[in-house]
Amino acid sequence: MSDLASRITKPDEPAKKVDWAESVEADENKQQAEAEAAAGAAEAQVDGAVEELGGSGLQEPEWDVEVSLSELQANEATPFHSATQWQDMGLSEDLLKGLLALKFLKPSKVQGKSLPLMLSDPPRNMMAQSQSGTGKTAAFVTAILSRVDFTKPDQPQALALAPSRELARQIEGVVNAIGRFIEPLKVAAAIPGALPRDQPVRSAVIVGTPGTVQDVIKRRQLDVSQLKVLVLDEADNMLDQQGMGDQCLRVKNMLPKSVQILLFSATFPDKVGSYATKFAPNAHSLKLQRSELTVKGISQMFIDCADDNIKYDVLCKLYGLMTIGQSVIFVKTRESANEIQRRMVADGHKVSALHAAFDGNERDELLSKFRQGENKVLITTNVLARGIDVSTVSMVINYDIPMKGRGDSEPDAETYLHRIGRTGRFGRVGVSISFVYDKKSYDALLGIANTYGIDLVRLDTDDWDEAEERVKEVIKKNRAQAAYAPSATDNAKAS
DNA sequence: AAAAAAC
Repeated sequence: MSDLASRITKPDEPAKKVDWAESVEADENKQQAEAEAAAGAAEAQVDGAVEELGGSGLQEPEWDVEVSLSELQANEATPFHSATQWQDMGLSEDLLKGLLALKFLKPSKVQGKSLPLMLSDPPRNMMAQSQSGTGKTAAFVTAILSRVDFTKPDQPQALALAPSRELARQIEGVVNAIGRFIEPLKVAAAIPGALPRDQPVRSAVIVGTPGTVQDVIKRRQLDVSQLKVLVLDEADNMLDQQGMGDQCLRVKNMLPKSVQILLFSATFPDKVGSYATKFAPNAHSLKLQRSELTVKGISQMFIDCADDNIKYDVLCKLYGLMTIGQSVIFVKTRESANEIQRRMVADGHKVSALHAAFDGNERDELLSKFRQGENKVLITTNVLARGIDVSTVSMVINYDIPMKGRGDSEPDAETYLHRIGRTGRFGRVGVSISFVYDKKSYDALLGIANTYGIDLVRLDTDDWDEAEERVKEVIKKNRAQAAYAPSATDNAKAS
């Protein structure tokens, strides 16, 4: 055991914690063997996918679908089954063509389960939970494009809200990608600085952030009288956040009472459950068990950095691995994002930083450069923790473990899950490495691991060869699988 | 106390 490892089990620490650390170490050999076996299995799976072409390659758990008794008794026409083909969903030919052109040959599980529910008549609210990178955006975008009447292309009919500018822009791109064959399709981004002032919005679909959307409705720039659908992406975050929860509610209250409300997220913590139920009453609900939330393709690891000063050195040692694919480094504050970026650049590394202190155009440009692979390493805050889809991201680093509550008293398990979900998208694999550097961060990571039943692999700062080998392994698997895992966002950027 | 989100 290295010096660093001995720090992790110092005697004043609770027994439970020691058990965890030791069991992780004891499992190392076993896990290595299993990893090798899994690598073989993954390759076989890829081969299978080649033959089957059309399977998404996703291994998703069974759903816990809540269906009321009266609905079960209704009749068979009520689509409480999972559709297995796009052709079963009554989509327009243009929409079908758009999906197939994106290589979305068959619906993923969340798409197959949620779309028949969202498109049922009369419309009913929906609360849908599915792991990161399983195609939630394409699911609600398809629902939106299916509900909109394109004989009235200037009339606002569907509104999607997201918690960050970047995510709103990304959804806008997916609407354009899936709706590529719909003519005329008009989409507007209601985010700061993107709409001409005092001009009416003449688009059937609007994607935006809550503050700007509230503003344009109040100014009567956006006519919501014919709005049919309201989507909250990252709904738990939108409703939980003080400020944003209010804004979302105010927006909803300005819309017609008949509007169909669709809530999507990978996480719906109990805390927001009752508020979400009030926000979208009588909703169809797709839920996951807590233990089903982890994405199997993401290898989750941690490094004991011993203390805060060593974190930066460890980060620089990982730089070579970060640039094999692309990487996102999450830190707590904007200021530390700036500072670490400056330092790494001074030390000869190419790293960019993105957070909400930059102005809108700069933010758009930074993310666009990252999507195009011009920048391989991006250091950021929680602004990019949720929803952002860059298929080539193979590594996520939690430089700071996400915390929440007064005085950062609690681990933020939801944010952890969303952050690592920036890799391993749609059947791909990825790596996450979390930095532990004191008792508090150690306890926090332990808490998160226990919450989801995660097996974390410990990387030794004395053995970088092993770290390198593990990371290269997953990236190799990723390449093999990449061709069979489509991405609407990749396509959006290309067009 | 921080991140995000409005003018």
